[in-house]
Amino acid sequence: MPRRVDPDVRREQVADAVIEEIAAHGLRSVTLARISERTGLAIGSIRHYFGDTLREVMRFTLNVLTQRIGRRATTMSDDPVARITDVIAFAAPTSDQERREHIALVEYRVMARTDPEFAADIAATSLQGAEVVRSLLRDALADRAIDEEALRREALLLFTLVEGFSFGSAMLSSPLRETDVRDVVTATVHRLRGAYPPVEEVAEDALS
Amino acid sequence: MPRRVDPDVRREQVADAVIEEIAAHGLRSVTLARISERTGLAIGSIRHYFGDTLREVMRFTLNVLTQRIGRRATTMSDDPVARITDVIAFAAPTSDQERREHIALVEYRVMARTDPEFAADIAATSLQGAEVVRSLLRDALADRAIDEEALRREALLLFTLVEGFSFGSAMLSSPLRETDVRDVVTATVHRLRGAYPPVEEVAEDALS
DNA sequence: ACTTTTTTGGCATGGACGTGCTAGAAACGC
DNA sequence: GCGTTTCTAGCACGTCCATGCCAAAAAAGT
Repeated sequence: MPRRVDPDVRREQVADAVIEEIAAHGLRSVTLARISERTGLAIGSIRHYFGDTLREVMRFTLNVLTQRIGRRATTMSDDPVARITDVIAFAAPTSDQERREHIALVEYRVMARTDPEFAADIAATSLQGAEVVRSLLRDALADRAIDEEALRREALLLFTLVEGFSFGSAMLSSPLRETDVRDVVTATVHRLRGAYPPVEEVAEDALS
Repeated sequence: MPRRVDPDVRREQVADAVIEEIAAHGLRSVTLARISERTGLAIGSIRHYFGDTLREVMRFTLNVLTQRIGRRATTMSDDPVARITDVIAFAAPTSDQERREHIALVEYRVMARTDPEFAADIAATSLQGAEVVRSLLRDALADRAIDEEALRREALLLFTLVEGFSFGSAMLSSPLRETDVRDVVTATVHRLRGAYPPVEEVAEDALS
């Protein structure tokens, strides 16, 4: 038996095994036996770190996922339009590791629809995401005349793109092209901006 | 025992029970025992109609889903823009029955990601959907000058909206507002059209 | 040196479930 | 009326899995 292990490191190792299993075979296929195979740890050993139950393993793993993905989404450009594009591009990652994590999160979301205990965690994440999008959109339209109702609808558009790229990409066997995603989003946001007059023009119109 | 039953009707009854179970508790919760509870038929009786296996039940149900949803998506307006809006609005239905069916399809899609046998059926459906979107987009842009590459990208935008509304709506406990969905799509398509000059203007530009 | 904590490990049990297979009743066809 | 088909039904068994619980070895603390 080796010297002392950092329990957090061990838990993260187990979470990674769960993520890999989900990405490879779906969330339904996650069992202690399969985690054991992937980690090389015995079932009893795994259980030791998670209050003895598979459910705790699953909860911890969801927590790891949301934190990793949330952390990733905060490293962004200064330009508001570019930041929106970054956020949406994050929803359709291209690196293997990130893809696996995103796929796992989609699978968790589907499960959480019918499991109240996980639903709360997922809902909190969704609210955060929606708030980020809305906030970014406000920044991007700071120089435009737009009422709250229209802002809400435009936020829905962007959020739907996040959802669409997230789900669509997770369901594919290979990643979407990042340039495609960025081009689509950039064009959409520019057209969106173009639909609302700059604030200065509105003032000039009132004068004339 | 009643008189002769129409086997197709019986099978459809079972499929409906599966759909309800999926919508209520997720696809992972579908078992012969639960189908039995929902239909009032004994397990042996259910199996009789499906070659004895649950898997056949699941396959048949997927078939029912794709046919129902595909049939629904063909009753559309004449105006190409309105037709695109209709298709995308179908992805986020508001009636209880349609919602259940769409939710069930989303759950099947997630399962099919890691089950080759179902993947083929789902892939065929996705290809069809993408082709419908592309074709509608061509119609809507028939009077516009657009190259194939841009058309592909715009189709990706629309298809992503379909995916986004489909997944997003399925994950919610109550439906999106149809007017919101339609407003978002209509605005997006109009802006999209506005990004490409009419064919006549292009010809005039060439003359001058 | 002894006690406590940490880590690895796994037995035993019960539950859930799918499936191979069988049986009987009723409808139908000849 | 008899044989065939259809339909309803469920037993028995094997597989898979989570979980309550226990044990031993090694590290760490006193």
